[in-house]
Amino acid sequence: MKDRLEKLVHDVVRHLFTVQVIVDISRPDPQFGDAATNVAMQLARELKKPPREIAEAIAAEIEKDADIAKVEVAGPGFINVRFTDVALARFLYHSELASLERAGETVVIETNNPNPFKDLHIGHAYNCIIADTIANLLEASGAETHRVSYHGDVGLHVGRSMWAILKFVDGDAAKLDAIELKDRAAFMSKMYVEGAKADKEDEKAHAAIEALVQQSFQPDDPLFKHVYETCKLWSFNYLDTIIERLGSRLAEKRYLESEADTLGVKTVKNNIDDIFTESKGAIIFKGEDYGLHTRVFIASRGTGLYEARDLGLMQLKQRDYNPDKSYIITAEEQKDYFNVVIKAAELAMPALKGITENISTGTVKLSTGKMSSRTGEVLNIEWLFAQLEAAIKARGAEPNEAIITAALRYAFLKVRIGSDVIFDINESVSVEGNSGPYLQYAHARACSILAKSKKAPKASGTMQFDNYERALVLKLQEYREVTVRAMDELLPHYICTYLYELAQTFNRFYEHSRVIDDPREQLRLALIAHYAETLRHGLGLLAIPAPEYL
RNA sequence: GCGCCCGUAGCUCAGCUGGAUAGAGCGUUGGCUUGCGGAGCCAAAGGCCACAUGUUCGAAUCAUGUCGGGCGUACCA
Repeated sequence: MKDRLEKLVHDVVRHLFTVQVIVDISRPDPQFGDAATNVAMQLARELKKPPREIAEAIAAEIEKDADIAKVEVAGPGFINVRFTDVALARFLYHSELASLERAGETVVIETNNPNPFKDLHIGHAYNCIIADTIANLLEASGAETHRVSYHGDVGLHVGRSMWAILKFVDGDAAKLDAIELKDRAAFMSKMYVEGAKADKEDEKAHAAIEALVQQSFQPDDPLFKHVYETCKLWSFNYLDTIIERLGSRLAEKRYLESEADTLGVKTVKNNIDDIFTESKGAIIFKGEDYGLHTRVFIASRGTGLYEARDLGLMQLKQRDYNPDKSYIITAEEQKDYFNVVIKAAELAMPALKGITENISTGTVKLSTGKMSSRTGEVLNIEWLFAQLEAAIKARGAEPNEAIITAALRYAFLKVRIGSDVIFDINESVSVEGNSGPYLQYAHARACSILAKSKKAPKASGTMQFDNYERALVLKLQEYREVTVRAMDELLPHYICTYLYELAQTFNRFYEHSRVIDDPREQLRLALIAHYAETLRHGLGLLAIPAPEYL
């Protein structure tokens, strides 16, 4: 509908004034009409005519179109358009929910990157949900989308954990078998804390941990290797269960820092003097030459750092997928870091220029003062799930996975990516207001009406809409452009905002419109069916479950 | 110091590719209700869109500066 009007106005302007314009069609306040354009004001200067005069001329022409019921010139020169009901009704049949702007592209996206051996916190959940949803948007826009993950399986944190675990095992790896599945995450978390504490406080332990860090790169001790592999697997299995609880999809491939390291270090070493330089025993990239920070890629002790590993990872992705774009979603404090790495990569591997893109997010904070202000407090993910369950119980409902997923995902996704999320647990599970559970309810209610009616939805082409029906149809029509925008900018919050507005529009309609046993039953059922389908599709993009019954 | 991000209603946020009286939710106050899922609907109160200057027919939106907050800035990831 919008596309059609855009083209119509464009053609009319070209015909009347022999100039080209970029036509912008906006959705004005309903009192003005269904669509509006400001082309007359844009053209006023160029044509040296009063904007209203131009608007009148354009209005007179487009009014002839069969789909347009009324055209008005208003204010300084806006052209307000009202479509015919017949044209709007046609939309109910011919709506396309999918869009394929990225057809033919191949993209890779890191959808979850927690390190094994450590526990998961709220920030991991946030990153995982944002990345998963961006992946959905990429996929929905037609891209061949590969979800991958990347994990730190070597380094200091591994040394710390392994020190404590090996101490626990005390030479007998069978001791690990006694730890039940449900206790493993807590066990691992405890071991890390213990190792980290010893590393800082105990000289002897510190030295031992140093050795274990080296071991993590080149495991040659059989006991170390066995325990390491066992616990790493525990971590990944646990991670998978959490990802599923978050409603996200698992990655199809897991990359490890150990494999990226070798390749990355080699790349850096091959480019010493032209791109990288030696300084104080380390190998660095002088980002300052490009207005960026200077960063160390290979430490003076000779081991590759995160920077070098990322260069390796880029090549692994290239080898496996040969993507057009590769997305990495991180918290904003890594933004400058990635600018440096991406610049270095571009110089060292010119073929990869423009492929990797870092999308940076804000951080999650709890709204309840006590918890959020406690500095250094890590909000464990199990704790978070427990809080959500408790909050649902507190409002007198029975918690289930669908509601928990909806509450969490929606709370994270409704805020524009980049700004911080102040997470209010009670608000997120509330069924009143702008929340995931509210939209689930809205969907279930629509399904319930459809199920209850004995008639079939049917929108007749000649039907006239009443005001509430019309407002709903108009809002439904907006869905396509909203999703296109969300996919284009990779910003899921547009969808959240829209779905909530849609539900509000529906409620207004429903409040005033009897459906069952009304003469307009079939038409209204058609609107409701369309509404339910739109909600389901939109929630689907956000990976929020939309059950028919709650 | 330098760089990046942010500052919209009491709180949490949309709006930012410049357009008509700046919108939601929560909270507050008042109304609607024998009805299809009222978890709703209607209404009121609440804003110098941090401040200043500039560009423009037109600025919350763009530019510059100021103030306030966050983050980054060589061997963590």
